[in-house]
Amino acid sequence: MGWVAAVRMEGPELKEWHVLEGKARFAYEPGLLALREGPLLEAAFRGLSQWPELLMVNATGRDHPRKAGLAVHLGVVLGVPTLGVTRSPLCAEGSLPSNERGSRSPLFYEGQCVAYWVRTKTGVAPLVVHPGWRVEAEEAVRIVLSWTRRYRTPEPLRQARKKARQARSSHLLRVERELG
DNA sequence: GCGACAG
DNA sequence: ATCTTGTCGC
Repeated sequence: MGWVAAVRMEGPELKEWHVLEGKARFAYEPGLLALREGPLLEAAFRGLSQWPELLMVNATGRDHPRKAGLAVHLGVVLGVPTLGVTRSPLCAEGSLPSNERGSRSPLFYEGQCVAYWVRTKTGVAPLVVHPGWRVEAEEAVRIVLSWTRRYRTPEPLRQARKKARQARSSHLLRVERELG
C-alpha cells in the first residue's frame, strides 16, 4: 500500500491538500517509478479543487535511463509545469557544490547537464533539483531556493510528506485497533 | 558475480 | 523507502 498527498501552497500558506491511499503495482525498481507510483500521484493531484501553476515532485526529471523520470511523466499527463527534487541522482554524476546555501553544481548524464546539486541550507547535504515539464533548470533552482530557508526540504514537499505520513499512521492505528 | 539503485 | 544510533543546536 502507498499513501500520497498533494498540497497547494501560496507562499507560507497551506491552501488545500488531498491525501489518498492506493496500491503500488509492483515492487520498487529504479527507473520504473512512474509505472509503479505515477497513477497514485496523478490521482492525488487531480483531487485538488484548484490547480497550482507549478507542481513540485519528489522524483527525477531527465536524470533517467530513458530521459523521462516521474516528474516529466506527471507534467505531460497533467499538463502542468513540473520540477523534481530528490535526495540523490538516479543516473547523473557530478561533484558536490560548496558549503553555502545557494551554491550549485551540474549533474551530467550521457554528456548532458540534466540536473543540479543545490545547497538549500548551509552545511547540510545538498538536494538534487531536476527541471521537469516546461520548467528550465535555472528556474527550477530559483524556485526550490525560494521555498527553502529553515529546512533543507522545500516547504511544499515537507507539507505533503507530513500529510501522507499522518494518513498512513492513522490507518495503521485503525488496523491495529481492529485486530486488538 | 558484485555493487549500485529516484522512492 | 526503512531502521538504528549518536550528535548538535535552539
